[in-house]
Amino acid sequence: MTRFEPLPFEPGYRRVAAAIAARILDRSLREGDPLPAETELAEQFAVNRSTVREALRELESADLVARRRGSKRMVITRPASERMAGRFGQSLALNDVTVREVWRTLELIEPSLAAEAARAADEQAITRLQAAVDHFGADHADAAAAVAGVADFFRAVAAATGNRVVALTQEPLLLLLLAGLEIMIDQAPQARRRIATAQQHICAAIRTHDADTARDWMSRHIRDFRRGFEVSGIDLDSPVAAPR
Amino acid sequence: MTRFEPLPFEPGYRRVAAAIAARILDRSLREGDPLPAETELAEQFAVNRSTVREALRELESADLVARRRGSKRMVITRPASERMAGRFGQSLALNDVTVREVWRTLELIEPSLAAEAARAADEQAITRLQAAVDHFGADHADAAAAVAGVADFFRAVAAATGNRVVALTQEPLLLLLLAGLEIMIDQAPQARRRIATAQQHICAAIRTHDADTARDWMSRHIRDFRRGFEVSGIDLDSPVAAPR
DNA sequence: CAAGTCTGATTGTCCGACAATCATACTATC
DNA sequence: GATAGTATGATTGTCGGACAATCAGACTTG
Repeated sequence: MTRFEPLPFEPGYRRVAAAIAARILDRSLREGDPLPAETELAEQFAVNRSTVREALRELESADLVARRRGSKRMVITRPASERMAGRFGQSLALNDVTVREVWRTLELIEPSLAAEAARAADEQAITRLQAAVDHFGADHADAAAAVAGVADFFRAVAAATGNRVVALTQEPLLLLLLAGLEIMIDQAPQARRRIATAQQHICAAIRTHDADTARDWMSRHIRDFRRGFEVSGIDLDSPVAAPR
Repeated sequence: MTRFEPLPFEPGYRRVAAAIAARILDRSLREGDPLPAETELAEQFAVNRSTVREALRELESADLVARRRGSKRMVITRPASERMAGRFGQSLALNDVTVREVWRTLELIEPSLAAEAARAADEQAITRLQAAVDHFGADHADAAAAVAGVADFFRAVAAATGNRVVALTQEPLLLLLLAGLEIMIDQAPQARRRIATAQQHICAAIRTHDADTARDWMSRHIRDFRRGFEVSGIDLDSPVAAPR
């Protein structure tokens, strides 16, 4: 028996959005370029302004266009990867990804990442990294501040690779880890000290461009997080909390 | 001098969208739940239907609501992480990330990932992996088909880890790599054969749960991609093409 | 029970409207 | 000449109403 595909029907607002998005993605519309006014877009596409507006909301949500603060004109923007990383993390959480999966993924990639940082770190990156370590060393009463400190450290390590893709790939995982960490860090009393120790070793290894040591200590560091989770009674197979 | 923050002003369509999104993120609206009709939402929020529609387009674009095919009613959905991964990759590309950065990141994480696959792969995963390898082995005249085959292979490896986070973390990188690969694979005539060989070795190592060999061959495999890029005259420091 | 018919609800799109705000040019003031 | 005030037109956010196309469900008929 012959099977037929369902007839594709795209409503106008989506076709308009797709048409504009295509022009942005192929870069014939570039960042900062102002978008024509809604009435003019409506004329050009030969649709009603309402339809154009719905399309614009779609693009706005995809972060392909935005309005300068306190301005009316929309301009083309390149979607901030940090924001997309956040959304990506959020979607992972909503799909009931478990703490174990996140943790295990970090265990797989972070050591390589630390090793790369040791190879590539320049003076400035090391300074930033050291600052993050020092800042964490000063003890934080506040769990939220401590968690932010952990995030800072990981971001500084990733930044030391000089590779934006590395840093951004890590970002969603970090967001998911941190949500659980905020619970854990107060339950496991030695957590702060153990984290600080690991950070110092990793930082020292990166400073001396000792990739292997950086890898080892990062490996240990991540493994330690699992212990922390277990000690504080978090079920590794429970879904992670959605960030923010 | 005292500084003032700009007065926050949120248009109605955004506040409506945020209100609905919040109910989805805290899971008081759950997947599959039907959304009230537009007119009813307009009544409840005490705004015009046009305003509601703009809010819906925003949610639709964030993949928090969707329409069942051939149906009118909107239902709550959990954002498909695959789609978010695509958006994430897109945003990386629009931020002028270079081929080198993507490639280097893959070089850092894929070997660990292959090793994990070798540890965790079950019978079913191996079957799927073998199928991907066999399918690629049958030569593809079409560059697009060959590229799809490469993607299939990497996805099968990631799936073999049994860890969704691993698979999804890899996804944006894969999309960015593939865009360049489609150019490369026709320029470098031995590319197909070299890829096939590497796939076979990796697959065999995973099948025998030989993590070290899997890691090594994957490492070689990724390094080979760089050679392919160089041979085919792609500048590693040029920005990657935006996927799709 | 399957196929046809009817009816109301809902969506996609359009039109027209208006207040609030923004961009800009022009004018007055010191 | 720089600054503050004023006038003008363009643009956005929101509203109300409208209508054809389609969907969901009830009802009828064979």
